[in-house]
Amino acid sequence: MSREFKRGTIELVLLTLLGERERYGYEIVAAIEERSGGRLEVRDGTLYPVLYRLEEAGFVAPRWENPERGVPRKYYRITDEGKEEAKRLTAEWREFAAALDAILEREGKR
Amino acid sequence: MSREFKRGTIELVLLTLLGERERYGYEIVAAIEERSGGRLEVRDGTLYPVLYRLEEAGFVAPRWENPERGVPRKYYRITDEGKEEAKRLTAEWREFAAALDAILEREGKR
DNA sequence: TTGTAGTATCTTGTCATGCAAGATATCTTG
DNA sequence: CAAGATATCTTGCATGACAAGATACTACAA
Repeated sequence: MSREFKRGTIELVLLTLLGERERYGYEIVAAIEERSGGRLEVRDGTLYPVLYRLEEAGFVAPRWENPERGVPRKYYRITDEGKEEAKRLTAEWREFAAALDAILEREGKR
Repeated sequence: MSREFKRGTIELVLLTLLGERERYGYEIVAAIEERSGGRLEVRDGTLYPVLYRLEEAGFVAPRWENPERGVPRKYYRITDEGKEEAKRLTAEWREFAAALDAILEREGKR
């Protein structure tokens, strides 16, 4: 899978997944792979910086959880601004995909 | 339109357009904008380097045309390898879009 | 009790690529 | 002749995904 296609879509994916419920980083990596049927992979080294960007932009908010047993987890929840952004990005993505399809279209019709 | 979405798709667009018929750079810029309904824009400063990459990879081949009147144009035609690559990239794109849709899906159902 | 594997977060450096900005040259039109 | 359109090309920059590795704790087996 060409890695370049992913550009800019990871934020959209994260906001979508966090829009459903609170999640922590390691969990998100697995969720992406599972939900995409293994077609989409995001490394954790990629994920965390994206989460920091989203946090800095005010789209998500973190919360540490220190369980009695197990490694501490940093849970992220989406903010209201994050929900707005998710909507905006989703619309933008769909428009882009439609625009690209309009170009590939004739190829598909052959 | 988030510029990042375009990443990696320009080669696919070029190979698709050149797969239809021979075209020159300046013409391609206009074709992309027209075919996408103005939703997709590619600058010529972006286009030419992509064409060189495709040429170097053997996916397209250039031909200069010096008309009696008018600025010289460099026409590109697609090669057999280019057609293969176009098919490959198209399939990859569709798979990627499907994978992303699988993640956005629930959002869309709401 | 040691070592190995799993869970979980984080950082650094690198690479690819789209873009802005500008250069160049020719043709057309007023 | 000037201005704008046509057409190609180059340089430098910013962004972001990734590889690779560091850290640290837990769990389990030998």
